[in-house]
Amino acid sequence: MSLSVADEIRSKGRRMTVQRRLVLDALQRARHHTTAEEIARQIRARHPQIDPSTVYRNLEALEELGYVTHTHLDDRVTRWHRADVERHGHLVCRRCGSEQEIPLRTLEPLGRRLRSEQGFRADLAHSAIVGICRECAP
Amino acid sequence: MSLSVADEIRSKGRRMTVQRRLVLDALQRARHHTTAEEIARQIRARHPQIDPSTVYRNLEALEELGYVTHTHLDDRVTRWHRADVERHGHLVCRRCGSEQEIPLRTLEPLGRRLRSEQGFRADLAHSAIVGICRECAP
DNA sequence: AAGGTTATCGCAAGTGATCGCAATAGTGAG
DNA sequence: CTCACTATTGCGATCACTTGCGATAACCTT
Repeated sequence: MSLSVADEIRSKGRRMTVQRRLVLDALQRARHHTTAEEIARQIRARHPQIDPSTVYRNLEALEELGYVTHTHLDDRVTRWHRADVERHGHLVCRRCGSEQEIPLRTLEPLGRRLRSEQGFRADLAHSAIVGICRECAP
Repeated sequence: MSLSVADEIRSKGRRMTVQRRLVLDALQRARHHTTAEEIARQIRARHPQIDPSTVYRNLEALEELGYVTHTHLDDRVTRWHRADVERHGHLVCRRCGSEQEIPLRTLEPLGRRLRSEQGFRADLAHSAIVGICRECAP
């Protein structure tokens, strides 16, 4: 399985380096949203010579290649995950910071509307929806 | 008008400083979304001793006080504007970077749904919706 | 197995935004 | 007007990346 990913990558004119493999493996291990910093930390525990910027560049490259995606919650760090995990939306509370996942199905009617009215193909899982959660409501 | 703002601010236990006034004025002049950097640049042209961090902190304070709001367009930049301008949503294309405004009305059905199903009061104007625009669609 | 092309890497420096902290200055009370 | 209180400021450091660049090493060809 891992072998075929390497071949796919090569067939697109990119290269399979040990650094890229390590980033891919770290994403595989992390079941959900991780941060670039966390991935870098894990990799550098065993391979201290690998630079954080290499991790950032690989995440970007792997995203271009279609293996990973990123999401923005409401803080300033980017969350990364494998592209094949089930996509879902996020609600984050601006008061208490709590976050909850919601099925993409809930967001689909809006997606269809933007598609038909504006010709815009929205990626509604890309950014969290911020607001006030039930517990924090006045 | 500015005078009463100062009094309002004071009545909430905050202070009206020259720095705060300058940020307020800059937002008044900018009719639409500006960036903190642009505001800082304008202010520092005349008052070089005012630190950019002061501008950032004042935007935050003025947001807490209800005079300004911010919106996230693409992944990284924050746009600031007076709280009394008409709110609207944004669609931004991840391919070409184009952005278009859409009436909040379009997003309202989703807002109502999140409210009734999750008790979540979404601020759908806060983050742009990213996706692929009509022109860039494959 | 060797060689050439060039994607990728490590390092150092840069960017926009945020934070900790001591010094400063609005503000209400007297 | 003076004073004490504390919100706010400027500065330096830090965060979360991003970028430029020369060196390295995948990869394809022969």
